[in-house]
Amino acid sequence: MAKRKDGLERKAALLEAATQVFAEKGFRDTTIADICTAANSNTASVNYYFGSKEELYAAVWTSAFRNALAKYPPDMGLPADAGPEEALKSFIRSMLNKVLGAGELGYAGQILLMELGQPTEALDLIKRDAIGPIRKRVMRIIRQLLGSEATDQQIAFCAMSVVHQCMGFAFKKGKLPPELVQMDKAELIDRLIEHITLFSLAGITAVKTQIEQAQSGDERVAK
Amino acid sequence: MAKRKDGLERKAALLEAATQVFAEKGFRDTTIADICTAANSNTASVNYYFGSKEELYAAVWTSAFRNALAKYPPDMGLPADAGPEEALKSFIRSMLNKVLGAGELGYAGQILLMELGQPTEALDLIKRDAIGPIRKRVMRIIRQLLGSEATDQQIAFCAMSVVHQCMGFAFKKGKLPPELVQMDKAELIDRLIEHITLFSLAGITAVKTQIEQAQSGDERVAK
Amino acid sequence: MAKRKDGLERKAALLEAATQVFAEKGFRDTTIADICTAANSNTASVNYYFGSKEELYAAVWTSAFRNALAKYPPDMGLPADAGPEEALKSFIRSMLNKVLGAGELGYAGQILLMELGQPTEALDLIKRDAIGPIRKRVMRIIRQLLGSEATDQQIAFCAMSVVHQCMGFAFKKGKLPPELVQMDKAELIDRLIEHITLFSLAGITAVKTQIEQAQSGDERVAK
Amino acid sequence: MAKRKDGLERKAALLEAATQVFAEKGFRDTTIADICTAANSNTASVNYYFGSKEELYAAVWTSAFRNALAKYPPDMGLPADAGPEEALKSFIRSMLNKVLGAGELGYAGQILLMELGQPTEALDLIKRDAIGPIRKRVMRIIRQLLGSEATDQQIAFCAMSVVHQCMGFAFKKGKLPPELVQMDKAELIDRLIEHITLFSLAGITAVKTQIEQAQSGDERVAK
DNA sequence: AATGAATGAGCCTTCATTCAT
DNA sequence: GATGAATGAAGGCTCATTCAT
Repeated sequence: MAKRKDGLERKAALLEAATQVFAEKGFRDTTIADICTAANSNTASVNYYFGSKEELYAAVWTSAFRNALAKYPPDMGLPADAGPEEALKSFIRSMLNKVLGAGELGYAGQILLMELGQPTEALDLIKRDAIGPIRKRVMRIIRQLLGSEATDQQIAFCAMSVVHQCMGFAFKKGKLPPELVQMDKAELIDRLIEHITLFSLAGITAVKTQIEQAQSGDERVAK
Repeated sequence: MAKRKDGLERKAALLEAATQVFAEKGFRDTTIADICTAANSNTASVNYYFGSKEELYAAVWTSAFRNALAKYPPDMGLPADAGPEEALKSFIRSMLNKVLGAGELGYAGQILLMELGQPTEALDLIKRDAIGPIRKRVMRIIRQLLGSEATDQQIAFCAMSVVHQCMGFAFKKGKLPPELVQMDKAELIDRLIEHITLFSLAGITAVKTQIEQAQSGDERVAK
Repeated sequence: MAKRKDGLERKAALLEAATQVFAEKGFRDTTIADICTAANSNTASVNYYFGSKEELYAAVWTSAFRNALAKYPPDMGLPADAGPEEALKSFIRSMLNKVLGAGELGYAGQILLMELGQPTEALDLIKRDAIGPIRKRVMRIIRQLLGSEATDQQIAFCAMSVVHQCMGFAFKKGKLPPELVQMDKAELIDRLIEHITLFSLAGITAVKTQIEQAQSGDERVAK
Repeated sequence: MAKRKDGLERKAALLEAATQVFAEKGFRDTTIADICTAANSNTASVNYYFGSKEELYAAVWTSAFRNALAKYPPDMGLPADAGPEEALKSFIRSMLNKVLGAGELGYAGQILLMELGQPTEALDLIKRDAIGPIRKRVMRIIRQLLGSEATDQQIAFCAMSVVHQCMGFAFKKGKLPPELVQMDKAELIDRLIEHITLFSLAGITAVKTQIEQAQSGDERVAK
């Protein structure tokens, strides 16, 4: 369409098209021709702008993740003095929006999921950088909730319980179970936030109780 | 029972080799040559015995899932008169073993995960058939735990919380977080069963409490 | 044409076609399609039989050189008790035939010449192996002719004079100067053998004389 | 004489860069991007200034040869009354310098050699024009040395012996045989001039003697 | 029945060239 | 006049599949 702009427009169009196509078909099943057709460009343009199919993929991933993070930060709308319960809810809100969120950002979830199944060597670094801070945040929140007596393993288990509940929704839209398909997506996300927060806080509390019981048991034994 | 290398034995060898290679590299990155080499067979054998690469993939998936189901049925070691709490624990044990379990059956988890990311059209039917009964079972268990007042959506949400906690572990070994990598896998599974059961029962109870409160609130309003 | 033989026939046909086309157009300007068309084969066959274009090139080179060496060994028709003059003539005959010789073997010369201009990395070893023995032989013959007082450098210079006289003829047929184009090739080769032998023996003798004079001068000085 | 970077200067820079790169990598392996990068120019400049890659190549060849001819003319430093022996030595000096000479002019030899291996149709004319005078000169010198009884073919053979001895050295530096690599290039050229002159004069004399003997034999037969 | 030989379709990439500015 | 942007054409290579035996 637009021609001779300054090269950035074409590049952006390719990136957007690639994000969609990669999310739909995955890395291997996507051909450069697919992307270029979708972007109304020619088959040489991907290599011209990005160097190679792999580098385009890396660019897509980086961009998708950064966009998602910018739009749905883990402390989304969280007051500074909020307690860990509120922080957890914010975290869950952020994750669910990343995974199920509207528009192009929703692709991040799909791409992430695909990467889990068929990791692309070149992206390990990117993922580590992107996932690291998120992981740290949830660990810290849960540590606050569990108390100082919790072991790293117990924290890790709880973190997984929370994260997996959210990540598991990184499905294609059409694949939701029959009870949920007919819901509006925004409403679905809101309800899921409430559910997962309730469910998880209860779970974490149960783990905390177990820790305390074990400890008081130990103390009694120690006497 | 004849022990000569007849057609069926070849076919089985191909199926086994394909299961491994597909689980390692995914559908696209696996070549027929890879599989045939691993099975000490010739390049034409896949098409000869299975018709095509895709049909072989379907066969692998079916077989892997059926094997996993046979080895780790959802009511694994469950007494007939057990309560829903016991049933839930059995269900969790079954899922975790499918996903993280030892030997060839562990492949089911990897393949399943890959399928989530890049669903193969032809396999939708197989998965629906395989997943249907499992889904029904967990729904029934949770309905028992939540009580008759729970809506389908509430049950579905809780089911997801449980299932996703298990499915999320369908990672490659090397990708586990640092807190867990050094654990023996059998021990890891055992601990996870305990954790997820504890966590989920607490969560489900919280949901049940909420339902009851809402209901008593309604009643009060009705007065 | 011939199909389903045993794979070797096709391979040989490709090798022959490749020898011609590479000799005509050089490595870079030759496309796999060119070769396959010339061999009545399909574009995938080169990779099927040889692995890559480069490996085919290496095979062509090896084969061409081995054939030339087998057909025109450096001691072609040389009696055991022949003197170094006869040996030199045999050597020259062998080189000229390799470079200008009839049939497919003549390609060796062209390919060699092209390699001189645009060396292909992968072939260095092959060339070293092939050229080494030839070089040793001519050095030995010339050492005999020059006498024991000759330095390595003097021998190397004379060897170059002989070899370059022969190698220089590695032209395309149509490129011979007007005085020689109309000659029958076999006769041309015969005459060139006589000429280069006469010319070179005289040159070598002159170098020898120079060495002797220098030496006697040295002796006189020493007195 | 204006010093601003106008069109001609750009063009000259491209020509110089192209001469180097073509000499290093040959026509096919050189990309227009290579040349433009080396000349600090843009990718369109080659086509803009020279029309096409091929035309640039022709320009490079013409320029390189003309430069070499200007710097090392065949009668380099030759007194007007010099005999044919001196003339031959000058000719050899000129050729060796063209082929092995220092600086950019040495490229002529490499390019020439590459052209021998992979002649470019479009350049045939240029080469014929450039080579014609040189060829005439060496033929005339040798005719003087051989005497009036020599046939054109005998002269052509001797000319080839001389020219090929020089042209054969058109190798890359790193490819010289072990006896010569350690020498300083200027010294190597000087020694080669002496060697080839000595060697060739002796060879030519031998041919002359043969002619005279054959003639006296003929005369005797005629009696 | 079973297999090695052979192939056609398609993919990623390169690059000389053209175009709009 | 001069240049960065953009592209069409083609090349090497892979691989699932077919074919002759």
